[in-house]
Amino acid sequence: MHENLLAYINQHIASPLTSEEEALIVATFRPKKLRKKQYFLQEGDVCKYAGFIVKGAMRQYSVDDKGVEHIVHLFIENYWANDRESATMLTPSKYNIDAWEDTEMLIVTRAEMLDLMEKIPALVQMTRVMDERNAIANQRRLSSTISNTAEKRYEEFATHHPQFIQRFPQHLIASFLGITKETLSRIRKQGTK
Amino acid sequence: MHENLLAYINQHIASPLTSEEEALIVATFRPKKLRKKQYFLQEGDVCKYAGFIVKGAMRQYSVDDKGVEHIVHLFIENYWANDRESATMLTPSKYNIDAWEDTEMLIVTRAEMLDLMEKIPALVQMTRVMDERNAIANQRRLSSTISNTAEKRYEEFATHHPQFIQRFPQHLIASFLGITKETLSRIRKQGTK
DNA sequence: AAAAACCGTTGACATATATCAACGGTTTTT
DNA sequence: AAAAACCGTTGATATATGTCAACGGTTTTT
Repeated sequence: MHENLLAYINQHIASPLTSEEEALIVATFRPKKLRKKQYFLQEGDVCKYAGFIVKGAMRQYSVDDKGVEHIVHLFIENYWANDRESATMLTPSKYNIDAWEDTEMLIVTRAEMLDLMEKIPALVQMTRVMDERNAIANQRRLSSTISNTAEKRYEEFATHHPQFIQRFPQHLIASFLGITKETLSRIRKQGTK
Repeated sequence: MHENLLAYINQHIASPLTSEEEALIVATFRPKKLRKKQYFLQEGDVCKYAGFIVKGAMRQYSVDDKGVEHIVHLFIENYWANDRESATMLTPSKYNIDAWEDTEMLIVTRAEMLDLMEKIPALVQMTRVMDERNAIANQRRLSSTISNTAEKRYEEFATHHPQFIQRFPQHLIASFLGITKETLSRIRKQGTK
């Protein structure tokens, strides 16, 4: 169960974890299983955990006045699910995170993670690498959203993230791209001609 | 000149810098003046410097096939200008960063910054705080772009960032929001009625 | 002082995307 | 096995936003 997490961490740091460090990580991250549709975080709650996805698929979304869901993130294996704003500032989250498939996670509280980072310097490094990648990915997505048409955005997404296309239904992809399912359907139809 | 930077750093860390640390920082960050319209980073170049803005205003933007500029960031005093993707991966940047007003910066190379971070742990902490805030701000912007109409996006921006409204012309704000200047003009007109 | 560039606004019109409703084919729940 | 929920598609229409062109008032450059 924890092997995926350890492998993930080792891939993101310079020199591998010692076995003591690995033991400490295994002892700290707790397994958590979610059934399909089960909430990991619900709007209004403070985000207490960061969760590493070992197996499964999840989504993060807000719900507007009209009850429409807006997908802000999609997660699969080897992704981290949490709401940083809520977790950092201890404010109620504006988002829901739930399981799209039955999912197995490894979770820690923020305090536990900070504690681990003090004891294992490599985790600080890993966090920095992750933040960096995350910042880059967000920048790209933002830039794409501002500059491109829906069609280009879909093409870009489909080429860079084919796993998501296979894993999630079209209406979620559409929402993630900021368009309706009907528009995405028409874009795809047109694209194949 | 460097006081603003030192004050900025001290505001973002737990215990203040020692005078040796301050001296090291002052010795490393070099002043750089840019005249209005002068490039700090030009598309196709690798981003070599991170720059802290002491005085002035800048913008970061891409230019599409049709020659249209898309503003991805606006900067004023106490902001950091750089293209992380290019600086981290050493790839040619897709963006331009230039001075909108005459600007005074303090710049360092990535290597110098990493070196400083090794010698001054507080800077690691500062970077983490900055990354965190940056991630939160990006998340909000992304969420807003996906979920809201242009009108709501403008309202949100205007209430959260009044300094920018005063400092930059409307057509730049419009581009930053991902709409045309004409649309923003009409939104504003309508909003005042 | 004149010329040029810049800026915000407005009108007419074009286009992209959303909305609403309906359908048939799946898959899931009962 | 039947019922319900889910999913993608299509058509008709509405709405938001973009495009193009022009204008007058600034500010900047010559």
